[in-house]
Amino acid sequence: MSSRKPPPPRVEPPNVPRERPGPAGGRRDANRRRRLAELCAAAEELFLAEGIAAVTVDQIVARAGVAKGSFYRYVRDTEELVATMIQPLADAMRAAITCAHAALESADAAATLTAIYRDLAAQLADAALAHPGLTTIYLQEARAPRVGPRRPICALSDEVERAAVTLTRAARDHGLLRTDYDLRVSALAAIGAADRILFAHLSDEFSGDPRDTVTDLVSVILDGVRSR
Amino acid sequence: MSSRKPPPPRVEPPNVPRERPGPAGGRRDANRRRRLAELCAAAEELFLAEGIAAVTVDQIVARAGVAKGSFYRYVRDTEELVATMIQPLADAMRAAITCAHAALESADAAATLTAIYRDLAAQLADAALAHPGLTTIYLQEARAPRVGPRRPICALSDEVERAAVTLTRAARDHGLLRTDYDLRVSALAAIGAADRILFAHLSDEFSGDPRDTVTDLVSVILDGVRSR
DNA sequence: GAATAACGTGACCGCTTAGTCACCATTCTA
DNA sequence: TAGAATGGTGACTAAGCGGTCACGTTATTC
Repeated sequence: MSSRKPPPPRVEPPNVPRERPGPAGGRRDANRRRRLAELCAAAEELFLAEGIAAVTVDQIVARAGVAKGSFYRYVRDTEELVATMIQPLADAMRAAITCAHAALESADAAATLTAIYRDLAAQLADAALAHPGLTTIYLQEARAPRVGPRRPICALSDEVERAAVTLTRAARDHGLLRTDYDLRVSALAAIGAADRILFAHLSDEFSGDPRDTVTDLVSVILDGVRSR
Repeated sequence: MSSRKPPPPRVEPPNVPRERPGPAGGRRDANRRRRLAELCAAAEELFLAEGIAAVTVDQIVARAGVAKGSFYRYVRDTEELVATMIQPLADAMRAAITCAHAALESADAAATLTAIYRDLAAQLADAALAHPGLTTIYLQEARAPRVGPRRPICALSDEVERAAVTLTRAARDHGLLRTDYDLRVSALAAIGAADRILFAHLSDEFSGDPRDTVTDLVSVILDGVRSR
């Protein structure tokens, strides 16, 4: 992990009181967000070091410096904490994918498709760089069995992969991708390759700008796919 | 998971008594191997369903139908059980890589390199098909933090990736791979892509022969890499 | 064939874990 | 400004966990 430590993510509290939540920006609202951010930051450090399934609530609250009862005031359990903490990354990924779909709607040349894919890869790399810890956890756990506290990450991964397949199919339907190669294989293979390379950058196996690495990689794979 | 359920793997007991192990093929030897195979089979089922870190010794021995004290007679802890159970897959992967290196030594044409890589991919796919449960667990956990019971899987993944980079570098040194593309990026991206596709086959997201899918994928990536 | 190491066992031990709770403090609503 | 909802707490509860143990059985060694 690079030495740059980003600020705790701005997460949306999943459980806000119904009757007297206090005004937006009020003391209660601010305290609630701060506490939740502290819990998320503590959980992130521990999940990176040990893996989600091995981290206990006691470890999280000790690292965050809050009482155990507070943990359960803000989240139902560890799974809900995971769902909460990955929201910023999930939002950024969804934004990148939405952007790519929009660009595809108005694309009209095969060369433009390459640019769209490269831009998508760059935006996903930017999302990763904005949330290096979360992305590392995401990449570590995305293929886990879909049970327990890792489930929100697996669900996000499933969603991203479905979107990638949908995007690739739309490209073919627009006549921008002419290949006999299986669309799902190419979409999932590209994700698998990009994920591994991103993971290498985030764990300092590689140096340099990951944006460059993953956009070049996407071109390489697209060229290979087109040659079929 | 396909309905075909392979027999329990033949694993080598990690802890054999020193003084009176009994003769090879004797009652004790046979019982020891059978018990260990039962523990491995039970663990595999549970690891697939819940993930390694969430499975307890009590669950494993209950599923295997052996007493808890027996568990500790045959393995030190869950980590050693994981190391033991993945040996057949590890051996098969090492054999495939060794084969590819040997083939590379006597290769003399760029087209032969494609054949070597395809053959390697096919052999790794065969290894996966011979051990579908183990491979699925491997693919689920290979990027986990390198602590705790998942460590043997992470170590195997690191070894396989180093070997892939070494193989790619040897190909370039033999003049069989001419590209300006970063060798490590191409090696790890190919593994990342192949792993995702293999995972799709093993979890029945894809039908058809995974050998065909991954060998074609390797060609696609190699073609893309060479075009740089 | 007697002796010895290895095996099989499941209760047990000490500790850990998720989640709750009752009480006091704080914030905000009417 | 009084009252009510919300927050903060850490001891507590009930259950679970890793790992051990002492004893009887079995297999093998000399």
